[in-house]
Amino acid sequence: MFAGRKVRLFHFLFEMLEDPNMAHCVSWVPTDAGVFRFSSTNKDQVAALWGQRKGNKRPMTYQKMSRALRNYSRSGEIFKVKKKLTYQFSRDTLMSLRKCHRGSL
DNA sequence: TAAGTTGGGAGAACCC
DNA sequence: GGGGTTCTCCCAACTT
Repeated sequence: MFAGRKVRLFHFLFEMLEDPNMAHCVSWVPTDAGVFRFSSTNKDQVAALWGQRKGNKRPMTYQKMSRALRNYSRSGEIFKVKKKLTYQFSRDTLMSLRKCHRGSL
């Protein structure tokens, strides 16, 4: 899935969310559609994986990854939820991600 | 107080 | 090479 070169951060995050093996790092919030939350202890693992995916020289951290996440708030793709380590995909972003995800299966 | 989390600005990398 | 977009990095403030 998303096996291209120009993988964007929210593509990668969606992959993590759809992977049951990554549920201990990041998972959907069952009570809110499109809302997901990072594990307080494993959030850096997700970031490290993202850094590897991009082939970064320096190790990625949650701090830096959340900075990129904040950029999505400006473009309206992902919004920050007023809870710790919690973000929300916009309806539109979620729809295109799901379409892309199903199409790549 | 310390640790963890969030936010801003500037610069680098990539694509047209 | 220029312009626009996305991502990375460092620093400071806020919350628990």
